[in-house]
Amino acid sequence: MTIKEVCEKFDITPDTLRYYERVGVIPEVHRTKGGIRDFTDEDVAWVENAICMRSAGVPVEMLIEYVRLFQEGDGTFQARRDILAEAREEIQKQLDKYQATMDRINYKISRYDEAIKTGVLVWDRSFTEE
Amino acid sequence: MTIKEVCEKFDITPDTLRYYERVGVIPEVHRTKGGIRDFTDEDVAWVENAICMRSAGVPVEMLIEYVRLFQEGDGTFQARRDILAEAREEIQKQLDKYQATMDRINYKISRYDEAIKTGVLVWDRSFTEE
DNA sequence: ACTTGACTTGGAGTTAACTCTAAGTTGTAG
DNA sequence: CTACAACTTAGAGTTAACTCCAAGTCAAGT
Repeated sequence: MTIKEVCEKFDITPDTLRYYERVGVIPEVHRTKGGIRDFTDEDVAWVENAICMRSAGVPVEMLIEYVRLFQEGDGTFQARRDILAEAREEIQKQLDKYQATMDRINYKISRYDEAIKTGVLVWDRSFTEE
Repeated sequence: MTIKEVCEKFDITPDTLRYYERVGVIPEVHRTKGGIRDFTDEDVAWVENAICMRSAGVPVEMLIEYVRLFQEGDGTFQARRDILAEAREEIQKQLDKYQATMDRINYKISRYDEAIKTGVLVWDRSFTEE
């Protein structure tokens, strides 16, 4: 699979993919004799994983460490698990924040819908105004 | 309320608060005769709102626009609602991504827990390895 | 063999959102 | 009245994660 195909599959740019490989967010990608990237299914799985993790804000630094441990071999299961658990903690915190913000926005939108009908904006929660 | 107290309340730095005021993420804060910030309840409510929105990734640019509309007056209810709806869209998308990543991480952790017991790491989903 | 377009690299540039610095002012305790 | 900590501003610097650029190489079509 060419870099272009992988990029289209995941809607990212070649620059981002090369960057991921360069810094080690994904392991080195398979190449043709000419030196051009030719992604195997495993390479693609790594890309998919990286994109999923990054989309939830898992830092590049953390992914690099995970790949490093993976390449170190089977003695690193616990260390890899620990990294994942750490990432999970952060993601759960973020999920909670997103949910809280969602609640706040939904409330505000309902107030604005009311205001658009009545001409008067009213908050009946603790916050004075916004 | 002093800048220090507000910072402690929300666990942020004075620099961030001053930055928020400077660029317009919150409206201008009330001052003492000497020119020192003295946050009213309303000022604090704005800070709380800004921090909540930012914690869910709502861009500073969007908050600035919202404050601008707020200051323009009651003719901007619809425009403000539209901004909130746009933010809600983004937050929902992010929530979905976070949830998907959460699912993936939970799966991986369960595989690692198994591997730590058995000594063998096995994936039974589509992805080849990671 | 030649053109053309996609690929390669190393390294520089960009962006959003802070974060820090320097130089000066305010306000409280002694 | 004098320290001195905490405040103020304008503006420069930092960070993470890309994103772009220049100069060169590879591969498919004629």
